[in-house]
Amino acid sequence: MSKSKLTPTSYLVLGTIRMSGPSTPYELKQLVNHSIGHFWSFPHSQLYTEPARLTALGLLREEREESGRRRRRFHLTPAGEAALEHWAQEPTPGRTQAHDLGLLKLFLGVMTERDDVRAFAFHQAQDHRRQLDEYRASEGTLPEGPDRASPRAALGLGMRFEQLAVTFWEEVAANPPAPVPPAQPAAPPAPGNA
Amino acid sequence: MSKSKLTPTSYLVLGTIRMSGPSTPYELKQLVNHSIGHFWSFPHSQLYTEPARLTALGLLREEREESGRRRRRFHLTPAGEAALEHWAQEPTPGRTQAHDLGLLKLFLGVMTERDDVRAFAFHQAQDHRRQLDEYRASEGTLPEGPDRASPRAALGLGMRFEQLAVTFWEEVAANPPAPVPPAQPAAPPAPGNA
DNA sequence: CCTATCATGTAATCCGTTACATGATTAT
DNA sequence: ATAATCATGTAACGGATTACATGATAGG
Repeated sequence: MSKSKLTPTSYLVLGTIRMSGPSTPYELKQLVNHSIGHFWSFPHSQLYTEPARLTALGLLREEREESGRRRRRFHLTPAGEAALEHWAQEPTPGRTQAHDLGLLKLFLGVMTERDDVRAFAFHQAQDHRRQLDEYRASEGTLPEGPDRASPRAALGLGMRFEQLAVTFWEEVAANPPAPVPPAQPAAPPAPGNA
Repeated sequence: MSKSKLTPTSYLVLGTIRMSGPSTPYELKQLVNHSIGHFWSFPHSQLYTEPARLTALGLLREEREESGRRRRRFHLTPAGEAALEHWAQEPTPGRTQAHDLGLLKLFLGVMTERDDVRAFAFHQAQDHRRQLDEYRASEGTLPEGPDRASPRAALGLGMRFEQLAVTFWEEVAANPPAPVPPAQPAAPPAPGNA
């Protein structure tokens, strides 16, 4: 039995197809990029390979277009729907992962001058302002039916987060923490090396 | 020699050693788990294998303990310090990635009943409240020198985020969006595509 | 001393990323 | 028509996760 575990990518594909109907990988890519992909990026190659895996597991069914590009269009099978429902009801393990390289830099204290930290934080705030604007733009393009309330809610959290990030980095810029000094004054090179 | 690119994990290891001095993988694990690991988890095996890679690249130097467990203790080399400084000054690409399975579930609208959504959101809020408490606790254990201002600042963002998440999920619980109905798999809406 | 448990370390697998390859559409 | 560009798809590599293996410490 193929007991390959389903990943978040799997559920993204299954759930998106459930929501939007039978889709080609490219359509998935479009849908994802303009919504949840803003804060959870899925490389487009995943959206081509993952449906194939899910088809092998019997959770999707594939249909080839006859004309033109002969695209693969993937349909949700009853087993796929069941997998989604099962996932919906099982516990949600793991904590929120917030991966941000800028935050990592700040955390590690790698900036060596206070002014560097200030300039860096200013730049980060700018970036997040841009991202916030993008969210607002994409909010305007969402279809308006009540059946799109969940995507809207998720996008809302994204916007809140960006607003928070802007505020955070602005405060850091206004009052930059002192850089972290190295624990060791100067590490000597390894013996027998230049 | 160095063909492989440095990953966030690499900089985490380099930066942590720079901050805390020569460390064993287990010490890295402890340091990371109680700080940034709260919102950017690094499996402990990474903290054993990554230093080996960095040593091969000449960015760390390894010393074996003679007694007992013969632990490996890794020291930052001048090349490692240079790598960190270079990273500090180069641009910070990519957007903040916020990965949250609960949010994914909400986004995909997989809950089939409004009450399910409500209960789910309530549970999520609870989880984030717990996480917020953990942050506060770990804040208390941080050393107090001004040289630890950066870790504190980063942790501060983590706490803000959790507070935001609590508020968000409470609002969802108070006013749950309608579940997303499955799209009709009967016929694709645009048959004559191009 | 013996056993249970936790600290420490490693091996193998698989997903995700990067990079490239091919075919279709559009503009001129 | 033909070249340029974009859509579409695949292959290969490497890092991250899972699971297991070994050694040390504590307690009875």
